[in-house]
Amino acid sequence: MKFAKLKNQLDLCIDQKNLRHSEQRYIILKALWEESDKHLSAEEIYDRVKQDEDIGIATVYRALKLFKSCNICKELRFNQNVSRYEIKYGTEHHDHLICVNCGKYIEVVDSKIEALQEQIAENHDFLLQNHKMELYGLCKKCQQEM
Amino acid sequence: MKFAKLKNQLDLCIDQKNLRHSEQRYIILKALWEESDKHLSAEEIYDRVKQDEDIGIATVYRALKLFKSCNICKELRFNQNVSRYEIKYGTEHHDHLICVNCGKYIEVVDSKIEALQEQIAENHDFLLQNHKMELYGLCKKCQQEM
DNA sequence: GTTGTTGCAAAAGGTTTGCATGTAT
DNA sequence: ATACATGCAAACCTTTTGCAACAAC
Repeated sequence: MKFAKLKNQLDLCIDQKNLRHSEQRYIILKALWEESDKHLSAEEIYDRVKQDEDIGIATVYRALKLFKSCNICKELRFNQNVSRYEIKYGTEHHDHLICVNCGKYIEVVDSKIEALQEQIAENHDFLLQNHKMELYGLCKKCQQEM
Repeated sequence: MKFAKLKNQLDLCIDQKNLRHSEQRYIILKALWEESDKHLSAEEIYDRVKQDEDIGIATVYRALKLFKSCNICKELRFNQNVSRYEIKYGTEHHDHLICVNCGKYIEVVDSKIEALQEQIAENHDFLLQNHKMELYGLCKKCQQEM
């Protein structure tokens, strides 16, 4: 997804709520977008953006809260300590392989699993509407570092 | 599950680790067990146990950490703020079929799915630690009522 | 000019830890 | 007697909030 499209989404939302278009929000959104293959935490976003600009951690949290309310990003909790954030791209993507250490994630699509899920629901007379599957573990890099 | 069985599980684990059998641990375990249809937080457990006995919140946290390491309970995070704990009965139960209307849930264990999950992790050089699969839909009863 | 936004520092809220005391073995 | 376990309070860590200065409209 192009950043311009994401920015546009944010601008729309800001207009709708009658808020102001601030440079900081764009910077924070861009950081999230640039590292969208990871799930950055607020702290990690802060570390990225404070280098170039003078942005406080409070602003990062406030921007993330705004993005959530705009449905631009989503808050996740893999381990007990830190919230991580991901950009919500258009459609839902249900299946993830997630590194519990660095937050890296890989989307997984496996038709055999999808079929089995359907089967399981059917066996219990459930009408399946949606699903979520998350596999937690250590990615290769984090395994080596430990 | 009878409390005696749970207590026994704890005793075994305590022996294995060469720790001491303390009354506080049993009291905390019992509180968790008595409210096992809820997911209590550390604070809620503390509120329950401090009435009868003089137990500190630190002891509750320490006991919960022990229980986790004994595989007797599991830490969950539904909302962003508080950890909640549930007793792990016997086998692992990661997979749920959840009715989006009435909240009913069924535990699902499917070895074919488990095997596929392992396979997927392996394909991506992940060391799998845990997983969560939730299938959302309408249960039979809610389908009929609609 | 008005009102939302920011950075800072202080506070909040949940969890952990240091320490002297207590207790199971 | 020797660790381990405890309660208390302080520390810790992430997140939120109050406030005066600032910036967008």
